[in-house]
Amino acid sequence: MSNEPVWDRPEPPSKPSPTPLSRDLIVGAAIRLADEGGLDEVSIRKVAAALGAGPMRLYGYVETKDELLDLMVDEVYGEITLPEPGTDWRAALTRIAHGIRAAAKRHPWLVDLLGGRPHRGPNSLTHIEATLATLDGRPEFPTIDHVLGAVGTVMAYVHGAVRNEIAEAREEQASGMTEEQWQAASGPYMRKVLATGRFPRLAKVMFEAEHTNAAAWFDTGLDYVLNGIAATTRSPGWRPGGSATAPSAPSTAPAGP
Amino acid sequence: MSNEPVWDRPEPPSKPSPTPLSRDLIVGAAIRLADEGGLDEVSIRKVAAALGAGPMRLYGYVETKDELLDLMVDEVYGEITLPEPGTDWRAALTRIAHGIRAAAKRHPWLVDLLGGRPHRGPNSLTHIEATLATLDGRPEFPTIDHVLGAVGTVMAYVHGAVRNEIAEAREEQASGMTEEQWQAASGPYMRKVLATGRFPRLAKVMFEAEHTNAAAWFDTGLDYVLNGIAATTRSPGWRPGGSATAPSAPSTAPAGP
DNA sequence: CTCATCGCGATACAGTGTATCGAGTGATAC
DNA sequence: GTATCACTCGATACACTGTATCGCGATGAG
Repeated sequence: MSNEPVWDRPEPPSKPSPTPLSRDLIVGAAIRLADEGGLDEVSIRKVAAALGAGPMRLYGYVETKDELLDLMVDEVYGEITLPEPGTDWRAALTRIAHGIRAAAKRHPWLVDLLGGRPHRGPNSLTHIEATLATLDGRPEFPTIDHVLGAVGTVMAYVHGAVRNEIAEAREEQASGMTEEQWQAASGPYMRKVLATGRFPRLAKVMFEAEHTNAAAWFDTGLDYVLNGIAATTRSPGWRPGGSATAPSAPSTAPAGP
Repeated sequence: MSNEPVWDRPEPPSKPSPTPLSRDLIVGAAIRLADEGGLDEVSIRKVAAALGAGPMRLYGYVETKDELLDLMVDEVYGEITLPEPGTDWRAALTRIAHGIRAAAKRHPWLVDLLGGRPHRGPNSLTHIEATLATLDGRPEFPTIDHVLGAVGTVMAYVHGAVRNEIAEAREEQASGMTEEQWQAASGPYMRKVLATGRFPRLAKVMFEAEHTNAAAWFDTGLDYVLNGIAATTRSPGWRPGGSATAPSAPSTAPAGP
């Protein structure tokens, strides 16, 4: 039965490459895959293959795929350099916002995960702790509610703006490589829609508006938000968390950042 | 070979229920499923089954699953009532923001889709056209760039805020039914983390901050943003899209809403 | 009545996350 | 040196997913 010479049989898989694995290695490989091919390049099988391991091996280091995604997000949070304490709060928040935007440009898949679920990894917690710290203790933000309101608002804006920006950039490079005009890339559909004349402002946006500098648009919105915070906190006696502009369905869900 | 009586054989599936299908019926069924069980209850097979049809039948009405998701989003945009023209711009934007938030509370899956890709359905387009219209022509917004900057900022905030709020509400009701304290719901992990003392502001947020009224927090942030827009546009000679607070990586991607 | 058309869904395929479990390895005990 | 144990790994399996293909069967036309 074993007449065949040993060298003809495939090497027993006893130890093909028992690379010592680790959570960090796994997360790193997953991030690399996601950076190259988007989030759906991140599957347990593909990450494992990228590490020369069987799929099931990963489950020794990671409970579930969602946990792996959480770890990826936390890793990216760790990349974001935080402003040193003592910086002017506007400058500090601006730096943080730019840091998040830059991270999302480096890792476009981040926007699919940002805000999708609460981030509680160590880097995420340090990040938000530092963000809160940039406002805490300043006279403009006397209570933690003031701090939370401002930080939550800026973060909400940043998340939404970055997500929109990345989504459009993605679609732009998906349909028609580097077409500079939105309508050209979007094909005849938008042209037909606009031709109906029922969307005059949309038409204006596409034909007249400035479409070249996403970073500047981001900063414009960020300035709006920061100006609003500065202006509002300047009003004496103002308190956050209780001033509803219009009645809205009450809810018991907390709205932390 | 055919000795068995006919009534013992299952009825030939000639015409079990050839319900006349339509895109609207499909989208409606998909929305119902998503409302009840979240987005991953929406699969081609399940939607088809809910309509008493075979899976492949749907592909006569819908090109791909992503298109179905787009149609769902557009349908929800159609539910959002728009302010009548002529309303004060702050009130109008506030109503629109509340409309989106209310829609997201009715259809929590919406936040997983909002901003994930550009929305170009008819309802989405009328929605944004109307939103632009609330600002277009006002003296505070002399150019379409001013309009776009303000609308884009408000939308970015709304998307981000709603997404964060829904994500937290989801997780709250997932882990520990109706636990009123974040830290209690999140189990011993957060308690341990906070016990290290390295996150004093986070601890303050969880122990001292107001956690009861998500709607009020949403309005607080919205007021920040609207105040910022009002304050900024009041400055003479200010122009949007070009004022970068700090240098940032330039980009060629447009940043429309 | 016959033929053609076409809508429908059964089947198939490649992929997913993950539970189970058997094999084989290393370390440990004598 | 040998025997045993524990444990790690990955092959296999299962229930799903989105979607391409294709053959059946009913329906409409002549």
